[in-house]
Amino acid sequence: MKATIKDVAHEAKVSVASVSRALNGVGGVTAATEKRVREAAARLRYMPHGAARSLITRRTNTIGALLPDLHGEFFSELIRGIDQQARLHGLQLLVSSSHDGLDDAASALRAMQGRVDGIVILSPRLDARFLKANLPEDLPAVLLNSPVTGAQHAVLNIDNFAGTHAMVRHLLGVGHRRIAFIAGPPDNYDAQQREAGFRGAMAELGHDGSPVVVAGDFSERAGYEAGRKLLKAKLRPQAIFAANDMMAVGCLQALKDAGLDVPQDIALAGFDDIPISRYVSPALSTVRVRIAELGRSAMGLLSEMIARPGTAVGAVHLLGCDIVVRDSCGAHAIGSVHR
Amino acid sequence: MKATIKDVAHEAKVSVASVSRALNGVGGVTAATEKRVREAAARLRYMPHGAARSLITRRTNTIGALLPDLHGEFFSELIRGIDQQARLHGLQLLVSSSHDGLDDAASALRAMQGRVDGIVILSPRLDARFLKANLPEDLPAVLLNSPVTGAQHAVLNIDNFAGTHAMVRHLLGVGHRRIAFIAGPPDNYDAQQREAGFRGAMAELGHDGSPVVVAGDFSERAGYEAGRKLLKAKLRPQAIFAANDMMAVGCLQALKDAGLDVPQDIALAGFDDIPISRYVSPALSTVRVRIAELGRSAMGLLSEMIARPGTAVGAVHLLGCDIVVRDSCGAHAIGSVHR
DNA sequence: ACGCCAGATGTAAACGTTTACATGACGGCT
DNA sequence: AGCCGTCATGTAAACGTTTACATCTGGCGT
Repeated sequence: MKATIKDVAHEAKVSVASVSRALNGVGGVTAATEKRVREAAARLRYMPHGAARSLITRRTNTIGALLPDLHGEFFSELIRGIDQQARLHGLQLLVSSSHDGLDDAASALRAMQGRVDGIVILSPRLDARFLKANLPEDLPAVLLNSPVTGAQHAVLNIDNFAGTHAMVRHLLGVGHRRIAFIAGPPDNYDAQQREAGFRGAMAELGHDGSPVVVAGDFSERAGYEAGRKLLKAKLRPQAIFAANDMMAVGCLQALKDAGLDVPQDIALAGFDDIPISRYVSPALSTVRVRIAELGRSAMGLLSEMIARPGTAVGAVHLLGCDIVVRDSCGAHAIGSVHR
Repeated sequence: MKATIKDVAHEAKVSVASVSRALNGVGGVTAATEKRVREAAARLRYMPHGAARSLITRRTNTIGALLPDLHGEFFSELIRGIDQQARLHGLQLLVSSSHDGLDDAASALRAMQGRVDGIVILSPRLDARFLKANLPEDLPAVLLNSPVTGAQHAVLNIDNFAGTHAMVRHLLGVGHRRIAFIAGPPDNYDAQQREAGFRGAMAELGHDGSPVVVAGDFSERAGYEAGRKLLKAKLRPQAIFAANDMMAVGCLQALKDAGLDVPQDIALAGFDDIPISRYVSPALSTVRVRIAELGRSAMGLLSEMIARPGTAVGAVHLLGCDIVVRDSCGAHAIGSVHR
């Protein structure tokens, strides 16, 4: 059996109250007794029972993270950012990932009840109705990349518009005119924004009123297929902008398989800046999303909400992103070398 | 204020005991009252308080994961595997990553006290003494890639010996004789095993009694430096085997920068099979470690220990790994093409 | 008609903490 | 000398559940 505070009290010959005071350093206790208590606790290997403590203090020092079935770098970077910031505030992290359906998410949410002080939700598929039904309204929550908007929760999104605009501007600046776009899954909020951003930028900056857009789903395979499809067009695009890096990588393979040289024959760009982008050849130009930063910011917002409940944070916050120019977009053919 | 079980009891006009029974489906309650209770609970948006529940049931349905400051794919795959299996058992996951020092780890461990039913620890630096001091002995624990061995906890390791042996055998089989090794950080258990495995395999299978081994630290940069160093030797190795993929990638760059062709002039192999390995050119031959599988197995072991406390699981379990042959080791120069 | 049994329901204790409040001791001030 | 304030310490209530046990109800067998 594990030692409880009572055992320590008995061992140190004081009351449980004094043990609590001594161990929590709240004062109101003699240096001598504090020492006695600490020694007794050490001797018994006493560790306070977290659940019991949170029950009475109504603080768990834990925040929850509700994530969809994510693979790879995005997931780990996000967790990393959240966890870093959480650690800074002395908070732990209760993760629930890989939930696909709404039921999954709902039950994960209930299971977190009473175990977390706040929650970070990344779920492009959850709508306002679901949240209203399953999220206790007094639980601080930060929504990531979510279309939901309401004063209820804070929302933190990637600035997809700024990113696509910057990349389109760059591609045009390098001299490409006919730019094609490979879109992401239609039900994904980021994908929607990136496509809209691309169309907007082309309408605004380009001379092409209705640019070519082919469908995709963020997968490498979809990128490959899209690449083949684009090559079959009568008027081959001068540049291809994929809605994420994975598709750009797939597309790159398609272009190579067709015997084309990138960026000589055709330019290519992606979005996300996953690590792989740096290692394909030619290295992929892309829009950098600082994912860990996204996690950190979310966590920062959340701890703010926890510290000062009732503060309105309903605004939608945007996390900027910048473009990183490597070899695949042809900029270096005319300029400096940059690795 | 959040609704408690008392509120539901009042709303449904029954006692708290009946509410508990109705909601937990343990029987001993009329269908009619169960319905009344469920409706009352739904009306009040009642969700049971996790901490209160675990306090009395002595079950948290949560397992902890204590991880070092890990980047990238390894981290996310591991969590993924653990979480998948945990979900299968209806368990949640309390993550504490990015802790560097021993103090960090110790305080993370205390914070988990009373919040988890078991724990998975990946920490090549923690020794038996630390564990004895900071881990409650009746808390089921699974150690990953740990040199610690004891009946106290289960240990699950990657079979680094089998992996290095297989790769050395393969390289020799392709015809390479002078094989050099880039080692990992000396204080890392996996690194130690891989180096020992390499030396053992060379002594056993090769004709070279004392093969060249240069130092490294698992980083891309260290791989680059090691590559340069190896090229300066009077007798250039025919193949280089890096203790992990990241160093292999760095080394590849060094070889390219020196104007060498891989695998024509020199062969290269890594260890881990991180996603990047497939995307560099030439694609990297490597030893595949099924990381998600590692997480799943650990979690499986753990839930076994939780379900049947007292069962001895002190044995060291090994997770096998197989080699994946791509272009960088020169096998394809003499055989079929394989992507 | 009586008692009994099964099953539904309620009462209250227990889990391990924190903390408001009561108690008691001691020292300094007038 | 008496009083009061300060401060260490103890007692007990509270947090929100689950569950052993007591109580009550109704139906059934004799």
